[in-house]
Amino acid sequence: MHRETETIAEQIQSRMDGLTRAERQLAMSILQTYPASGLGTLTALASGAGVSVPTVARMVQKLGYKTFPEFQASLREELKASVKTPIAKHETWAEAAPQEHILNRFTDAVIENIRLTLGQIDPNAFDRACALIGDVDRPLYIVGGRITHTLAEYLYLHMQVIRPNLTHVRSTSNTWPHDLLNAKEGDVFVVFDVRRYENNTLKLAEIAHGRGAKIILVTDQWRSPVHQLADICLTNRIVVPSAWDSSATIMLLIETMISAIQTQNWDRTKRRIEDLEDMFDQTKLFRKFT
Amino acid sequence: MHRETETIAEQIQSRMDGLTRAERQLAMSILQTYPASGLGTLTALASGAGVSVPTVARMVQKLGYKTFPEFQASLREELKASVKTPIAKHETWAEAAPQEHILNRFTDAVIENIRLTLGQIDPNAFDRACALIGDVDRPLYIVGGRITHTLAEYLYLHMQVIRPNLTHVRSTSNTWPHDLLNAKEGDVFVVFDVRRYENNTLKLAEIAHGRGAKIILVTDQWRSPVHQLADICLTNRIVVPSAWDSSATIMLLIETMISAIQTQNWDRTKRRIEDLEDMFDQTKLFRKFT
DNA sequence: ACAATTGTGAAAAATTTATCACAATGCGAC
DNA sequence: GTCGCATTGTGATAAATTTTTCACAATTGT
Repeated sequence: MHRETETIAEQIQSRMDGLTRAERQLAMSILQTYPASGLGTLTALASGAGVSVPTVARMVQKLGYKTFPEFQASLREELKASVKTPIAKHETWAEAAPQEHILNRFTDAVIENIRLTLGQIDPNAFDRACALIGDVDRPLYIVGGRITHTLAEYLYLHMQVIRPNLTHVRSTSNTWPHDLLNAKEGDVFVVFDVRRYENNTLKLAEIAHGRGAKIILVTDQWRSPVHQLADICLTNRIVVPSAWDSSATIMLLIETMISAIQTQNWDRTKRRIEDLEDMFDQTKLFRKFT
Repeated sequence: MHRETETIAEQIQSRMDGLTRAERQLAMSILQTYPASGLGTLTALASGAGVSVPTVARMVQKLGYKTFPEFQASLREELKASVKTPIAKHETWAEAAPQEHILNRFTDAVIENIRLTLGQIDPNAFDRACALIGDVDRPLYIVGGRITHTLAEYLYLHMQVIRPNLTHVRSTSNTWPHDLLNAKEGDVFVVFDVRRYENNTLKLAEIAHGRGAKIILVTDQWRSPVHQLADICLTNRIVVPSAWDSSATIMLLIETMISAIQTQNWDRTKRRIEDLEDMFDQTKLFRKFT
């Protein structure tokens, strides 16, 4: 029994950065339906991942296994170790609608995205990101692109209540260089960039990086080129039955971060919320309870 | 040979009585560490169960599989399906983090919100809403408030690709009356209003309603006062362990609508996407490939 | 244009599977 | 006890499949 604590999935994930394109493709495929996909034949795994047979063979050896069957044996050991209970049936989400209704199909996809995203996120990276974003001594810049600026703004609006000294930058606006005038070493940039990755966002990140700022990147599974500059990279699954990608998982991640940061700095946050309420009362922006 | 409902384990158990000594021994061994033990080699399974190779081969055929690999393939399919059942199996979402970590607690809450929201949504109302929003003959107004304008804009940006003749209105801007100058009977308003409900949004909805426009309201479980004016009301669960409410469910709903509408009008949408791609190419806004 | 990566097609090696005839075993009936 | 019968194991072997490894071509990124 070689590996006491680390599962093969974790082992693959931790090596993900050092992998090349085809290897990463293969890794993704293995993790996608783990561990079932790894328990078929080598050939099936290769074609399922869309890579060649030698690529699989090479990868398996890179992972430290002498042969593919040996690799499979490890997978089976892991599977054996996990105490398995009978499988509950899949439930329909909108029970009033048939399984094939888009409401159910789309929700299925999003839940699956959430599962995969959370499954591969590093809690330490997440915690570090929250600590950086919640650090009032570091000016905060939140950057989004053509679509993602809506997500960026969502984060911005909430962070605005939690802490001072932050800026919402739209990389699609040609005025963003002005926003970076004061950016300096140690500042924190939260950058949203999902496909199709935007040139402006990359350039902005390069400048920020050049000035020594910390970059936290929120991207998709194919990872924006910004990730090479990023200190922390949070990747999301975004594939759904639609012509566009889904931001629901990213929204979940953003809100979880807000929740975590607000808890870190609860005293200050609470005071600021109270002040805000007072001002709202005076402006009569909201209705009094109904 | 596909069994829709019965797992192989159940199938074996139901046959247990009619089995002979060696077969029962084998069956027990398979069920003992199911399904891992069945995914090794035939020989290993035989010796692990303490029976001979031909016994295993005979048994597999008795179960209705032509070959042993075929039997294994079925086991793998089952395994694959069990991993895809997220609710049942996953006690924790981010397995690398403890159950009490905010990543897991928050995700639990959001999944529960999704379940409740989808459970009470009326698919017909949803379909009618999609039909109205996708109807190009009806000018479309998308309205959001202080926070929700980010969601409104997200919907707006995607609808913009699908159809012409739409407007994004921010009820917090004091210029919104200008946007309503042309609003007339039969126009469609999608109004986002979650607590705390905003006076401006209500006033805006009242004016739109007074002019005979259709109002589709996206709100929370306590329902914005706008619901009295709304033709269709889509309510979401939004409670999470945070000082703020969650928009993740609303995001899911929006994206599902986009997907449904895009499918309704696929021909036109496809053309518009292609045109858009051309223009992007010319402006070099996005990176080529990867 | 170069270097690194990846794919192709093939063939050899290794393993696994399927099946055979026959021997051994167990078990109930007489 | 032993006969008859069904079940199971043995050991061997052929067939089928899978794995491993080539050399070289194609592709990709720099």
